[in-house]
Amino acid sequence: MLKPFRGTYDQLPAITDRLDYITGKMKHVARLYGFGKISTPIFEYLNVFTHSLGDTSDIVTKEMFTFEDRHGDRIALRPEGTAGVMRAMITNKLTQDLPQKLFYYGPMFRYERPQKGRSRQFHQLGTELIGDPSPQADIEVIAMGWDLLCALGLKDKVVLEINTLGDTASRDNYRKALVDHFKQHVGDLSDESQIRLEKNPLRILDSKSEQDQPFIQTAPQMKDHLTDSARAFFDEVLAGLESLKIPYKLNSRLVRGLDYYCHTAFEFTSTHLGAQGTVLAGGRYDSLSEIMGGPALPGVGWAAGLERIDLLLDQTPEPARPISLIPIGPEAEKESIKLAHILRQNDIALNSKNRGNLKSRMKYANKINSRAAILMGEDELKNQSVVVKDLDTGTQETVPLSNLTTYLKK
RNA sequence: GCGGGUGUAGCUCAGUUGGUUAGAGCACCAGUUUGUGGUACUGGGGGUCGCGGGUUCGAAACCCGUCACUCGCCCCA
Repeated sequence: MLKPFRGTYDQLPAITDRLDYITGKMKHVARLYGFGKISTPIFEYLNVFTHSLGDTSDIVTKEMFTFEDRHGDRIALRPEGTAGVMRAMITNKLTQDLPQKLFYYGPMFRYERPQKGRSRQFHQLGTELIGDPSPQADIEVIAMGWDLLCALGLKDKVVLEINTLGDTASRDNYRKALVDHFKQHVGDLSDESQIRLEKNPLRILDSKSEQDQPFIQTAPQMKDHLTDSARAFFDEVLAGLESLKIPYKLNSRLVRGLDYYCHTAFEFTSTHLGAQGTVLAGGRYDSLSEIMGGPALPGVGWAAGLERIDLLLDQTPEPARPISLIPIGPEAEKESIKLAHILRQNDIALNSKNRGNLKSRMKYANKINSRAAILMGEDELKNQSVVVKDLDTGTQETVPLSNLTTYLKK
């Protein structure tokens, strides 16, 4: 049995229709916000990701598909979208033309164990607002995510959780306080959290281990270590969300796995996705450009998992119903090819079976959910007309060929 | 990478303590109607029982391995 590589899957028409529906909504919402689409390559030099995501993140240390090309250059399939977009910003000197408002969608790759809502080739759509340091940018970007989820009818299935990671000074202070706190209990922490303490102490805060909970409860809070300006920034973001009536939940344990985040961190989560709660997540990343060797350049954005969104959709709209053309007899058969072409050139969707008797062609018309069947036989040919049968009501009418396009468009 | 569950037709599943050519419903194709679909009736095609070993006179069933899916951990969109 031929099978696709583990964690990958074929997108058959039924699925592409659903995913196109989602990206279609994204395009619409992005246009309302003045965001343009960018497409970057699905692979990059490895260091585009290792530099930007941080050497300790799981994505870099164990989840990337990497290979060497014929010249020995180290390549990686992209595990996320932001690093590539930022690289393109720098490459194309878009840093001279700010702000840049961009969105993208496409495949991403992570070498993980597949699960519900988690595969090795998956698809994300995301946005980046680069070059705007103001809290208004954060508000705009979060509002766009909210509007997308609303447009998809997911308003009641998601919850917005939000936190601040502060600026560099705040984060350094806080990290120090956290490490001091957890070091006192290091022997009692879960194995995983003992490793986190070395690599990324903030992540201990969202540990699910029961063993860690008592120490997380008593851990110092970010809000007590924020600088005044970081505090003011976050307050303004929250006030903006309130003025837009976007409901949110403060979550002081919400942190980011990737090094480049600062200030606002947010996630739209759902309880319908099994172990994977996150549908759409992002935050501010003011240091990313510099980490990658570019100029100082603030940015804020998010990414959403297409497959995860799809899991939340109850139904997607039915595609437009076609019309079927059914010739009867060899003469009509020849004529029908021409007629079909004319109708399609006149923007009428036509889909029919090319062989079989009348009955089997009618069955096909029914199967593909045609709204009408056009019957064309000897008599009709003689009279330059066709019979149009409405497949919902079963009624039929003789229509002259000269009126056919107009009749079908009514 | 770690632990649990599952794997029989395109789909949902039967298959009795191991015992003839492995079944059903739905779906598909054709006919009942040589110019009329959806309902009904009749017939037909379709299965390396995930894969590989082992036990046995005999394995879809029992044992081992492996792969895939799935639930959780980890991580993340």
